[in-house]
Amino acid sequence: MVDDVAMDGVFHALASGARRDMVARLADGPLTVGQLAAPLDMSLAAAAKHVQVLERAGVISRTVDGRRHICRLVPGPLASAQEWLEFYRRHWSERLDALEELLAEDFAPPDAPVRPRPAEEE
Amino acid sequence: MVDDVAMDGVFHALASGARRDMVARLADGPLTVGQLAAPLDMSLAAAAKHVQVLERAGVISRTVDGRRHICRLVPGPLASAQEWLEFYRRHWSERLDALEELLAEDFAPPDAPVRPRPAEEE
DNA sequence: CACATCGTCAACCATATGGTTGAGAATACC
DNA sequence: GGTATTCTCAACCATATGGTTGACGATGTG
Repeated sequence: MVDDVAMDGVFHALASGARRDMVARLADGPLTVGQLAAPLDMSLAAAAKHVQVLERAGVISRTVDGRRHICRLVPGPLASAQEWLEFYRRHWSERLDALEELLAEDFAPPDAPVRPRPAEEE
Repeated sequence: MVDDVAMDGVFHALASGARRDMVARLADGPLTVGQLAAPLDMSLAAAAKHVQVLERAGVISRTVDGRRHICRLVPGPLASAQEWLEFYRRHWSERLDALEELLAEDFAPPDAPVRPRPAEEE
C-alpha cells in the first residue's frame, strides 16, 4: 500500500503554490525544467529545487534529453493522495447531515452544550 | 474559489503522518487535544502544535469545553484539496495508456536514440 | 482549600526549507 | 574552436518547522 513516509512527501510536494503550478502545467504534457521555471518569479536554480522536491516525492519523473531535462507526471503518487482524501470523504458525507444533530445533543458534554462554529480567532 | 495560500496550508497540514493520523481518527467523531495526542509518541505540547497547524489550515475547528478543547473535522478544506487532485486525475487517465507505451520504448534500449521530442522549440 | 488534570505559552535547540549567487558540466550551434 | 543554452551543484543566508522542557492559567475533584 502507500507507506506513510511516501505520503508525507507527496503532500509536502503539493504544499507549495509553485509546485502545484508545475503539476498543473505538467498535466497537459511533458515540460523541461526551464519551461517549468519560466513563469515562476524566482531563479532557475530555485525552480529546479522545486522540481527536485516533486521528483523525490515520485510525483514526476525526468528523462534527460541532451542538455534538457524533460519532466512528466507520474500518476500513481497523486492518485494515492487523492484516494487518501477520498476515503475520508465518505466519513464526511456520512457525518455531514448527522453532524448538525450531533452538535446539538449527542456529543454535548454533561454540563456544557457544544455549539457549532464558534468562530473564534487567534 | 480556493485561494492559493489556503491550499498551501491544507496540503502542508496533511504532509505529516502525525497530523494525518489525527484527521483519520477525527473522522470518527470529535476528540479532545489530549485524546489526539495520546497515541502519538511525543509530548502533549508537541501534539498541541500539530493540532494548531490543522486548525490554522481550517482542517479542524475547536470548541473549548471547560478545560478540554474539543476538535472536530471541517469538511470544506479537505474537500477542496480532494477536488484539486480530482481535477488533474482526468489528465492522468488520458495520459495513462499513452505513458505505458512511451515508457516501454523509451527506456528499453539504453543506447538507442532518444525518442520523443515533446516540446519542439526553436 | 488542596491537588490533580488539561492545555497553552515561552524559551530553546536542531534541522529543514526556500531563496540567493557564482561556478561549472554538458550539450547544441555558428 | 568558440560561444550560448540548459541545468546541476555548492555555499550561504534567513526563516520555518518539529521537537524538548518548565511554568502557568483554568478547570474539575477530593
